[in-house]
Amino acid sequence: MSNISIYTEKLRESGLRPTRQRLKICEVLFSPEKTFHFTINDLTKMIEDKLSEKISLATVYNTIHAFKKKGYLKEISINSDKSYFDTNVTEHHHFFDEDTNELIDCSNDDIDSVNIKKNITGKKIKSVEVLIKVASDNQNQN
Amino acid sequence: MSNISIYTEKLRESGLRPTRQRLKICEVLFSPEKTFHFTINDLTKMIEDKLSEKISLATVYNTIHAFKKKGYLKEISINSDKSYFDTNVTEHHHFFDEDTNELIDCSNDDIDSVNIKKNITGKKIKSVEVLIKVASDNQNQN
DNA sequence: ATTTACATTAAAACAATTCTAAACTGTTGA
DNA sequence: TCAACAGTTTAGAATTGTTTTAATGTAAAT
Repeated sequence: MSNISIYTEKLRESGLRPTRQRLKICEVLFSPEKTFHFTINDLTKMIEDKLSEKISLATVYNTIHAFKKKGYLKEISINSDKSYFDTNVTEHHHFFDEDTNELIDCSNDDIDSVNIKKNITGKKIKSVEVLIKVASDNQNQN
Repeated sequence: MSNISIYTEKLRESGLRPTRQRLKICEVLFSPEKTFHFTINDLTKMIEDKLSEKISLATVYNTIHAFKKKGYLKEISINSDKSYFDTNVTEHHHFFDEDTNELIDCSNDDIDSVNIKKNITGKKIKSVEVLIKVASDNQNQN
């Protein structure tokens, strides 16, 4: 399955050199049928497991930040010790399961579009994110 | 202005011993007319500046977590290197100014209530947070 | 007063992320 | 084709926010 030339082109268009490492990351991130959520750690493991190739953590961080900047990834607003990213860059929202620390997509059918009536002078809305935290019923009885 | 007895009572009711440190923290957090957002660092500075009293970071962390657990504070979901807290525990949302890293309350008049049609089996919705990221118009031209 | 359980503390430990400086590699253009 | 340059990768160190630890202190119960 050679999406490699596609990724090469995409990277070049973006002003990023198509290095071996970046192509591997593209493959892991953008080949799957379904979009998914990941942390830097997840991604590093995926690369090293599935592609049996070592990659420096710093490279993963650099690349992910570059991809985010280019709009190929979204970072999800959740306060956690780690950052969560999403390969689904369309406007959509999330459930966060506090029991399992799992993110679940909230399709646009599941939520009415958010209507904001206020705007802040001189500022433009960059994104609107809804995070719905859920937990099992008999939880948090502190 | 002695809210001290009030805080003492509130703490005791919550099963928390009204220590000198906790009373100071209550004073800084709950005396102001207006609610506000803060990080642990902000809070520590406020205590040491305004009350000229040293306090251990660990105590601040412990107390803030205890207060959050009791529902006296909310933690705001934002992906940042630090955690942001809010003394306003009513249901409301936020603007986040990416230029200044500042949180701004979004009053309920400014946003329609979010209507979620999906629910996750066996899970209960604990919170719904909307984060509207804004930045100055001529920004992010990568 | 004494005891006990809970709190505070400074410092160490920890985990995610960023930085550094040296080695490496695409790309450009002679 | 190849030299040279700019961008990239790397391991490891540094940094930062947060948590843990173990000793000391203190509120409350007896």
